Amino acid sequence: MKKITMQDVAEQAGVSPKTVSRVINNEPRVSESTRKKIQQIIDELDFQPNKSAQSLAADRSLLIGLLYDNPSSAYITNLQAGVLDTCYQFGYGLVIHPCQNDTPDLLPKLRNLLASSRMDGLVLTPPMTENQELLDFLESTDTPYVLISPLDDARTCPIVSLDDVSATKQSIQHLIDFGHRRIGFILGTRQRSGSEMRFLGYKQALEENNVSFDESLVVQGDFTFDSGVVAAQQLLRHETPPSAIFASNDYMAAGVMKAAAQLRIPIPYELSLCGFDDTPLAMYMTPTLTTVRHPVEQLAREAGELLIRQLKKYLQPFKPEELQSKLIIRDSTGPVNK
Amino acid sequence: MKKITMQDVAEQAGVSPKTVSRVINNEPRVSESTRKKIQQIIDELDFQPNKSAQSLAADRSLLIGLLYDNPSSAYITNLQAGVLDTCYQFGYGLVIHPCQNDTPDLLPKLRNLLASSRMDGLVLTPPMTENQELLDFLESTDTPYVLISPLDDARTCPIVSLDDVSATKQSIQHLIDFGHRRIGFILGTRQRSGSEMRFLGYKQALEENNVSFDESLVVQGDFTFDSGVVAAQQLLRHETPPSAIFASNDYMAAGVMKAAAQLRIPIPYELSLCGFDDTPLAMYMTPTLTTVRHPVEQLAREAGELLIRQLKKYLQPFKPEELQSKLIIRDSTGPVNK
DNA sequence: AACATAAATGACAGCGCTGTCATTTAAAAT
DNA sequence: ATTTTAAATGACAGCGCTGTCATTTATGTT
Repeated sequence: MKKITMQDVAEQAGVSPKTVSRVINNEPRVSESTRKKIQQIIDELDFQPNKSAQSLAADRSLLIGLLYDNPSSAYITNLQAGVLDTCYQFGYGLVIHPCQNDTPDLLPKLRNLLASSRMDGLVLTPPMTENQELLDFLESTDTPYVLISPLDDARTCPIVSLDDVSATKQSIQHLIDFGHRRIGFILGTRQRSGSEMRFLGYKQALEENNVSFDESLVVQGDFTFDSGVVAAQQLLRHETPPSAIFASNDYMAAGVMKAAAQLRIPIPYELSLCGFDDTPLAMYMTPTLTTVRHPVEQLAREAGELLIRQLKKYLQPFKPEELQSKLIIRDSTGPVNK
Repeated sequence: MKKITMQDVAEQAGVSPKTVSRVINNEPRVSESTRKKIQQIIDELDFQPNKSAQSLAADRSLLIGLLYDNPSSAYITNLQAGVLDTCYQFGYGLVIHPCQNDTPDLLPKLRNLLASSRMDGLVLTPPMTENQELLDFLESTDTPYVLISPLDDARTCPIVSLDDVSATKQSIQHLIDFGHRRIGFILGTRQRSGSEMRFLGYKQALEENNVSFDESLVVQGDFTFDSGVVAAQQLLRHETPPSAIFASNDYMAAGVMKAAAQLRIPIPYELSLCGFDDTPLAMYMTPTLTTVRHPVEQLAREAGELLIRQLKKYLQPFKPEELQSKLIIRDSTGPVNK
């Protein structure tokens, strides 16, 4: 069973290989009739263009890279699934590249990866999206890229975003609706725009509901479980402790749950708790966690499409659709206990 | 800044391109002196062979595929990290392919993937490792593959394994050492060799310690959280309930924890609990979960190496090293409460 | 020293596509 | 009908490697 080449298709169709190539690449300047005829033969023969030959001849790898620093593995697999989906659709391959944003050899490694895999473009996720040095490097090497990042109007490069501000507002509103007025807030790592956005959402929600902002109810975390434990201890030992806590991600929320268990504060009866991100974890905790779910896969799909449409000639550019995060109400939140 | 080709290296070194090619591919029949000289020039020029050209000329893609069905995302990312590591080392690329083992279009999809990406070989993980139809297909298309799978002496194909039997024995021994005699066991999905192995380990540990085997302490689960809840409820309502429970994975253990919380049975005081797999979850539960940690990344690294060494000429075949799972003792297990 | 043998190297074609540019064919304009 | 202009198609080289096989050089043998 020998391989079918473009030559074979061309012969069958009675045209030159170049015309077949045109059909495959969606080039214009092919008459509708020939296009249809050739397409039919391609289908019939189940012809798949040889990627290596395409890459070599056209000097593009048909590969895009996905860079991420391990936030959570569930997030990563969703991300991958989304980008893969797009890749598959457009005949691209995906090179995944886990990295550590804060190590000095990230750039050399990436440079090396780019040189050896010749990726046509990159999809970046936080925190790499905030790594200016990295972005500058990509600019300097003319590597196309798109960012997946919290909404931030300051950015001008290709980007797909989620609105963390309004997602957080929703959560806080949910707590306020339950009668909570003293709502603790655990910040994520500063310098991450996501953290700032969430904090902003918190403040806005309070303001809109005429709940006074109390600085002492805001404590710093760093997105880790342990920091959640510490932050919760601090909040819960407050002289007038909050009746609800919003943690800037689920891991910290899990930490809060641990701290609450240690202090024998039953959730949701004496303390309501909101997480952020809807990690699988959220379903497995006792009680299950009220949190915010992001359409990560869909977002990644859009990022991929944005990138690939930028890369391929003869394709319309892509206008990503606004995607919404969603509050998932579970058992960790309830009416305030007067 | 133009690209450096083999031609450039050859000229610099005063040899033919073919000789440079020989050096790059580790072929024999190159004198040590020329090899060294060429290697030096390669380093100097930072020459990276063009993968597309290599693939096209040699008719191999320099790509290997990783097939998995979503067991847990943490597992997947570890897996990927390991295989990537090997790929990187040998200049291979990795094509990830999440699949759903139980859907009928798995094979067509895979066939398509193979045709379009021309992967040189595959790494398979459970449950695909047990999908005979899939394996037959690979055999029939002469696609090299290796399995990552629980130890099972019946298999003859290339495989890297972990010994689930002895890992489980260790856990049960741990419980027995704490004085537990009535130990509940929650089975995983039948037909998964891992489940059988774990059950075997359980029975062996009991026997070795002269603890009688009580069939009523064994209940069926299916690796999901919910099945763990149900199984635990059944066990804990037993007329003489177990003082300890071993769940065949962490998700089910989490379910047990939930059931225990509902029944107000404090862990570990009135019930000890062992999980399996050391999902990140295990650290985040309250109490933290005693479980078994597998060297997944290392295992994946070995699988990759086993595969690649099989693919590349001029390489020694690889004899994987035996890897050991390890019991991680945390807060969910304790002395039996008499 | 002359030959046989093995090791090291090179010449050359070609892998399967696509870019460039020339050529043919159809449509529009006169 | 004839010329002008645009659309459709084709010829051909070459992307950067590697496989094959011929050739050169070193090594060993008598």
